[in-house]
Amino acid sequence: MPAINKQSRIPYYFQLADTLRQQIKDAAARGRAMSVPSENELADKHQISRATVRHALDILEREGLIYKARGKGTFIAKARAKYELTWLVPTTEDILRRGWKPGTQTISTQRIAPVPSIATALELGNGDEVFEIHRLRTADGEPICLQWSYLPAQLCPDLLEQNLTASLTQLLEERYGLRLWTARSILRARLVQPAEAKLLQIPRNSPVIYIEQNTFTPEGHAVEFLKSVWRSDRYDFVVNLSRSLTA
Amino acid sequence: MPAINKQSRIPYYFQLADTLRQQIKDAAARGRAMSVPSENELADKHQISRATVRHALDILEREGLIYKARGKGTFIAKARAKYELTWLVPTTEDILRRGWKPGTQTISTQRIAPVPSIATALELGNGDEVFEIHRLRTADGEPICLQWSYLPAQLCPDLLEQNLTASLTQLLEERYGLRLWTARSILRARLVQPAEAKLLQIPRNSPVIYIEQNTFTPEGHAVEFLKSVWRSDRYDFVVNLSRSLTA
DNA sequence: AATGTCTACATGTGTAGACAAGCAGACACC
DNA sequence: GGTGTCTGCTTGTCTACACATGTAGACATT
Repeated sequence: MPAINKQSRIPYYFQLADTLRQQIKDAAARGRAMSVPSENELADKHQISRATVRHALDILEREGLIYKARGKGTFIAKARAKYELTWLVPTTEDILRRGWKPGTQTISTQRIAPVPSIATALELGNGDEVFEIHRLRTADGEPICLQWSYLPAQLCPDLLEQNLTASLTQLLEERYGLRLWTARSILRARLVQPAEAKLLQIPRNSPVIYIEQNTFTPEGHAVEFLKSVWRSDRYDFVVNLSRSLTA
Repeated sequence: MPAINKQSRIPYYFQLADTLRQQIKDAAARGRAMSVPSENELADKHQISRATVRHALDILEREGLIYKARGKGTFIAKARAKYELTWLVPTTEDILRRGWKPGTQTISTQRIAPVPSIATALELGNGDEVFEIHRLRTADGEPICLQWSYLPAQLCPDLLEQNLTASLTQLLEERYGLRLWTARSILRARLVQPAEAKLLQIPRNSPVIYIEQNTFTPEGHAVEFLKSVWRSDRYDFVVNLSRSLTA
């Protein structure tokens, strides 16, 4: 069974990466040890060039699934949380991955002139307005976090007429062509405020995680400014880190 | 002035990436707009093949410095905190990058039998012992965080006889050949404990960030388990996120 | 027993060239 | 004016090959 379909318009390197990814996943599920064939073996086996094989392996290495050792070969990294990477993950999807049922309750929406700090964060000029969307996110019915999203009104007209209880990320991409590509988050601990405590259904003076996040398109334009307050008794933040590849 | 030194044993693609990185940084500092020449131009100019140019540009793209548009060209991403990436950064280095003077105060060290959770995290068997290193880290003389490091005694004999006020990461790499390659952190907010508050010089009941971090070698072996408690009034956590490349 | 050398094989780096596919501007045509 | 089409640029994918460099084992030498 040739894993590479040469008729497909999907690039060979992508097909190969996908095939190997699946094999690694399956092997891990069965508890079997599986090694990665050498680059030449893979090239011979699938009748593609070694450069193409290396392209596929590059991708898997970046994902942390494999590692290479010069002179020795390519090996499967020990099974970790490899499939939960440090990528930009929409809240809805993140809750789903943790095996919970996501829910959303819209608390308020309005079109306003932004305060200076938010105008700066969104690179807006005088007179530009923003939508503020204040929502409560739940997992299995239990409150998880409060979010305040700020989006330039110009970029997404009619946003407030849309269904805001579904994934905002998906809505922005599909209706407005806004691809959320990179983000920069600042994170700190603080005490919950009384009004927040009530909505989150936690005691007063509970510690919470407070996050401010700027999100950008591939071209580097600011799309969203997001403030959020997270319960810390129910929700841990997991970060996977790696050494710089260029160091 | 040819940017590529063909006599050097440093790979061309690495030299080119470094040159471009510097040019982008300089241009940003001067507030100038600078575009990236086409791949063929770069290949001609430096007398190297297009494949090598692409290798260099790949690296810069992964770092978020540039982005490519098929049919149009390669462009510089808007200036962000591009140089503070989401990599695994040792505490000492992180404090330096923020422009502070790092300091370390060793509170206690001991060789102990680990509690089960730590033994599991470090993949230890019965009878294996660990070093516990409890330190207070400071920036510009002010307490920043408390750390408890746990390391398998087998991997780094004589560790407690070394100078522990310098960078532990550097010590592990240079003396014991242990390369800290990937890490998985779990992060939550909690209230500071009285003893911790005293050491950190913050009020009782202050919220703090609590982190547990597992660190691994490239082969996926556990090297270090680190618990830490961070002041949240002085230290923000910054995370840069990006979309998966394969999505 | 320790050391050096050779060999086979692995990944790392680099070349030259080919064709595909997306974009934008010029241009002719209706 | 509006619409296609052509052309020349860009990046994307892929091949076939060459040589460098690191690893490990077999083997001979000391």
